[in-house]
Amino acid sequence: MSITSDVIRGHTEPIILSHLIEGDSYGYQINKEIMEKTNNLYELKEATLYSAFRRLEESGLILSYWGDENVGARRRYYAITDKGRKAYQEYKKDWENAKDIIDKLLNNREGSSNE
Amino acid sequence: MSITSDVIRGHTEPIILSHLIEGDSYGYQINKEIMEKTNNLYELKEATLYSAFRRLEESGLILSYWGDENVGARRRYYAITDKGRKAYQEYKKDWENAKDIIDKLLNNREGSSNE
DNA sequence: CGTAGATACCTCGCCTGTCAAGGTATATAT
DNA sequence: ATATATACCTTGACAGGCGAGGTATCTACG
Repeated sequence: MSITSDVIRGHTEPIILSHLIEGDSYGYQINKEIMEKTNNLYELKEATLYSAFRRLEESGLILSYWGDENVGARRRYYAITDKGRKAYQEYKKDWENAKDIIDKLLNNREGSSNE
Repeated sequence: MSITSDVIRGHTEPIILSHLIEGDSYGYQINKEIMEKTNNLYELKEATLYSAFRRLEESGLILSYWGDENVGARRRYYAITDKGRKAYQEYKKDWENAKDIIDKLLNNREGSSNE
C-alpha cells in the first residue's frame, strides 16, 4: 500500500529540493512535512533522507549550515542553490515526461488518440 | 533525456504484463513495440527485460513456451496468467496513487485545491 | 565462401538508491 | 531514573537496471 521503494526511487532528491524552494529547512522538519502532506501515505526514511542530502550537497544543489539554536538538539539547515533551482525545474519536466511514457506503456490502447 | 533508470525502476514488470494482456508475445517483439510506442524515447534494455521475465515467471504472473517456428531463430513466447492479470490491475492502481503522491510532493502550493 | 546485419536468446557482475538497524546528544515530563 | 520527543548520523545488506559479453539462425552482398 501507499508507495513502494522502487517507485519512489529517483524522486527523493527532487522532493527535497521542492521543500527547500519554500525556504531553508532541516531534516527532521522536512521529514515531518512530507508525512503530513501525504497523510502518512509516504514516509521518507531517515537513512534515505540523509544520503540524499549528502548527494545533493556534493553536487552543489544545496548547501548546509548549523543553526544557532541554544536550546534543544542542534539542527543542520539546508538551503537550495541556484543550481538546485535549475535542477528542480529539469526534474519536474522529466517527471511530466516520464509520467506520459509510463502511462502510455501501462495502458494498452490509450493515448493513441491522434494517430 | 527521455527517462532515467531510477524512474523506470519498478515499472518494468507491469509494462511487460500490459503487453502480454493483448496476447502472447516474445522478448524481442515486446522490446520493439515498446520502442515504437514511445517513439524511441524509452528502450527496455535486454538484460533488464530477461531478468524481469524470470522474476515474473518465478512468481507465477506469466508462463513461457517455445514457439514451433521452423525457420529463423527460436522464440520463447510468454503468456500472462490470471494471477498476472490481477497483479497488473493492482499495479495500475498503485501507479495512479504514486503519481498523485509524487505530484503533491513535487509541486509546492498545488493540489491543495480542496483544503 | 566470407562477412555483415537482422533476428532471437541468454548470463555475469557492477552500480546505485533505499532502508533496517544501530548509534549519539539534548530537553522535558513523570 | 526512565521515557519520549527532538535532532543528527553511519554501516551494511539488498534488489533492480544495465553494460558487456556470449550463442545461434537466416538473408544479402560481393
